[in-house]
Amino acid sequence: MPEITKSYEPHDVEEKWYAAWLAAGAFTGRTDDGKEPYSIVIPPPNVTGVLTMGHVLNNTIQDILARRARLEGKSVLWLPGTDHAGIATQTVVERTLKKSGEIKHRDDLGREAFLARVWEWKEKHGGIIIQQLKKLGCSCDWGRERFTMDPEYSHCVQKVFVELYAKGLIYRGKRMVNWCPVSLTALSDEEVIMKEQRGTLCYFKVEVAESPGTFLTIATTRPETIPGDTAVAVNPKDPRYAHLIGKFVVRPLPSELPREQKLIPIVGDAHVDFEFGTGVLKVTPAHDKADFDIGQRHGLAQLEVIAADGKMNDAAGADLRGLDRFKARKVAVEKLTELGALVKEEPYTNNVGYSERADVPVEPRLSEQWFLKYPCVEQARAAVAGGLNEVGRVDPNAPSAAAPGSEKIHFHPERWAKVYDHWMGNIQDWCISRQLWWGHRIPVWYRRGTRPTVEITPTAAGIHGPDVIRCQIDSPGLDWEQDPDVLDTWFSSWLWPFATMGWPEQTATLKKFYPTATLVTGPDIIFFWVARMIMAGYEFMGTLPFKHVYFTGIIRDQQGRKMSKSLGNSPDPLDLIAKYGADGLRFGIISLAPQGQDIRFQEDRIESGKNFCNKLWNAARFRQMSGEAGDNSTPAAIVTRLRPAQFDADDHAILDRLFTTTREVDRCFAEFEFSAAVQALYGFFWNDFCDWYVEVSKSKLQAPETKANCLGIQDLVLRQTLLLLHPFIPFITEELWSLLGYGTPGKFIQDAHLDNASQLATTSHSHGLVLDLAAVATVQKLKGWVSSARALKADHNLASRRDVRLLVTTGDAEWTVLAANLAKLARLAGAAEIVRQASVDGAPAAVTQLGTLYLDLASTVDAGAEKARLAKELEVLAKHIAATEARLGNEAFVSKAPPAVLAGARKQLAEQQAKHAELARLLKAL
RNA sequence: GGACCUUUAGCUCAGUUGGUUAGAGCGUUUCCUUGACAUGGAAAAGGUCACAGGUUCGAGUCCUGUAAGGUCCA
Repeated sequence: MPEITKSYEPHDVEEKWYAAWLAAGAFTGRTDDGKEPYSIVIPPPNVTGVLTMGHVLNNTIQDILARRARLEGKSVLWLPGTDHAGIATQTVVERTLKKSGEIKHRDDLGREAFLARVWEWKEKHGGIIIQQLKKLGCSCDWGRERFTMDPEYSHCVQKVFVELYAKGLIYRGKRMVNWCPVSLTALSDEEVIMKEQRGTLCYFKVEVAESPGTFLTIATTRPETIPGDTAVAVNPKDPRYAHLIGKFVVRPLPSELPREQKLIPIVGDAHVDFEFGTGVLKVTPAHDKADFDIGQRHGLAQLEVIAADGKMNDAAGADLRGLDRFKARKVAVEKLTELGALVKEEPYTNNVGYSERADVPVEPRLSEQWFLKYPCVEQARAAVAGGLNEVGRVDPNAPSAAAPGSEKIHFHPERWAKVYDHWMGNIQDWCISRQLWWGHRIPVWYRRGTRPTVEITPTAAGIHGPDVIRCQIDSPGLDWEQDPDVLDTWFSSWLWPFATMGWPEQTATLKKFYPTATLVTGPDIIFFWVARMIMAGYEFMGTLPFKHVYFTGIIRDQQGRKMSKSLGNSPDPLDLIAKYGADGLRFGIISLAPQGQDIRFQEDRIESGKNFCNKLWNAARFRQMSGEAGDNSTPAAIVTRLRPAQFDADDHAILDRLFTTTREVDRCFAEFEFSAAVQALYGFFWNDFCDWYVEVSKSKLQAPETKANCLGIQDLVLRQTLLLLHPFIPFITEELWSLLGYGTPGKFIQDAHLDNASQLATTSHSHGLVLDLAAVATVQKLKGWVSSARALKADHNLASRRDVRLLVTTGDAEWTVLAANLAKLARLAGAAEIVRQASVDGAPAAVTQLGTLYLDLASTVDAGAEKARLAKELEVLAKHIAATEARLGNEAFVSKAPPAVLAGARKQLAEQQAKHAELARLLKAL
């Protein structure tokens, strides 16, 4: 067996084991092994993206779940893949081609040539993020990797469109949509980010046509749209204006138009807010969603004044024509001033929708788009546990074998269920068409030259007849042309959990691994993706797509800002891996990511992950140097080697802590508390095992009669700890598993079984190992004694070297405990010897639960400083005693507190008083 | 306007059904290369748990309100 080196060097170890895992097919999801399935589908990253800290967190958690499931003996499939990310990818490629001067617009290449370039780009950059995930150690089944533009996947998308169309859920119509003037495409509501914006509220007046000299004042943030106004609206209950309803006003712009062409009606609409501005609303049905709705209610004309690219069109008039919409806003104000129509301007802050990708204000615009009425809304809404619509709470005691199809999806943290429920309750039809080329083209065909511009619903299509319009995957023939639009990217990703598994074929993969166990994603895509996947799951598979959804926090920088490329505040995960190792990065990021909260990134936590790996490495090294390995193949084999009758308190205590830590980690997995699991393992391994048990081992290993037990206990602890840690830090645990010979040659650590707390206890009991729980308390006292001795030495400026004589005055029972551990205590406290005496005078002393201990320095001690030290300690103790006495003196406390609490308080008081008496005696003796 | 989250040590955060003297990592101070580890060991300093009420024998924890910061939806 090779010797373990002095420090852990991750690079070669990671390369070696990842290659070995791949070569052995260790990550392949098996459909034929008869084991319980456990599956996860990756949230597919943008195919041309690079790894971010968000990906690191998200995928580390998925890997943790997958690897733990393997250790629990499940058949695991973690299915990876990438997303074509329509608008993002197309924008990047288009920008690059423009920058290089090759094209001015994608039309210069044409659809097919342009798409060829996008595919070229994808081939070149598409593998990067996958390679990065491998560096991180992700145990995905790469043989099943999918891309949303794979031919089979495309087929699924189109099949789904055709089916939903046939069901009457898809229609085309001219609607008010969110239009991105940069990307020149429609966006869904979810792709619009509301941002607060400081602007100006412009007040202008219009004359009432029937009453010359009577003016209405209107407030607007968008004066450039005045030429598109086709009415003004007031609330019919507003006494200021109600009498004017039915009359007309004269719109001020365009100024060159004759008055009679600018007469627009005053309509009464209950949606007008009395309070906003002057209570008079200008109505621009072609450029505002709310105005569009008013227009529909009153049959108003829709007058477009802004073109697709955000520039004013001819209808906007001579003054504004051709100007960008923001420039036009300024010019419109100038024009109103000239006309004497401007009343005033005041600063105003409002919310403006921005395009998520292009980061420019979206322009509400009428255009012809395809929409989907969501399927299975009610079913999907009811499926999530904890939603507001749920009748009462789920009774945890109720039998879980509920009716088929009634199984719940659990969100972690649960509060996201409310957000989900709220969105599902106010769901709007989904605008699924995009005026892009990169994506799944809409499978609707028009007979050449007859593309209908009216509404298309399945019924209307029936009217037009199959001779004019058809919805089908393949072209009906040469004289048919396909709708030029592509589908929203999310219209492909909502099928991800089953389309990646071979659907619509009933493949072995789909049969075994659908539905998936857990989805791990960010709450920012709860509407984009999670909700839609749930609806698709019910619609196409008849059941939920996953049972649990774990929402990660968002990774922020030290200032609390989101990490982003443009801010440059995101470290490159590959740099971090190079610096701290993949395991260090994984351990670090998990340790600072509590459930449900955003994370402020701190590189020093990653460093501490690396340091933990080194600690683990060296503890294993110590074990290897301490003695030959025995049979470590199973926990039972190790327990069989032990002689529990010869155990001392430390042996019992460390195994007790191993068991309770195992139980704590079990609990953490059940409750998705990964950072708590990591903290429990860190504390156990570093403090209980390394700082104490390994240190006491150094004495035990010197004595032949304790050596074998000690080594066996170290093996039991290390073996179980490696298994518990493996999901978090797979590389180093695999390496140590191999170096310490805990596995079967030719097998990986994942082939071993991780015993949970009760399995471990059962194994131990059946082999005669019963832990003495009183030993834990004894070890606590010993630790306290050692700490007191060390502190006493430090107080007197003594180095922690082993050159001090410690004296002890104590009772027989306490001395028995000390005497049984003298060699260990001397080593830990740094004492040349520990001697019991009847009494000690004038030496620096500390009171412990195992008696009073003294430094043998009576002759050199500074009595004044010593008195001050003891007096200070007495003062603190007196306060505690007073508090405890007050509690016990309270009749209500004594009569109402539980007996255990009461007994605890009495015991505490007795101990405090005894300590106080001893300290007082020491002080007096000085 | 509605909903949700956060507020605990210098910094970043734990603190599970209310119960002894509120914890960790990093940072700070002092000491130590002793045969697993200086990526380490030992000791120490540092907190009126945002604020105000309430419930309770007992509140960092439960309830109400206030303030500040953040997120989502309209």
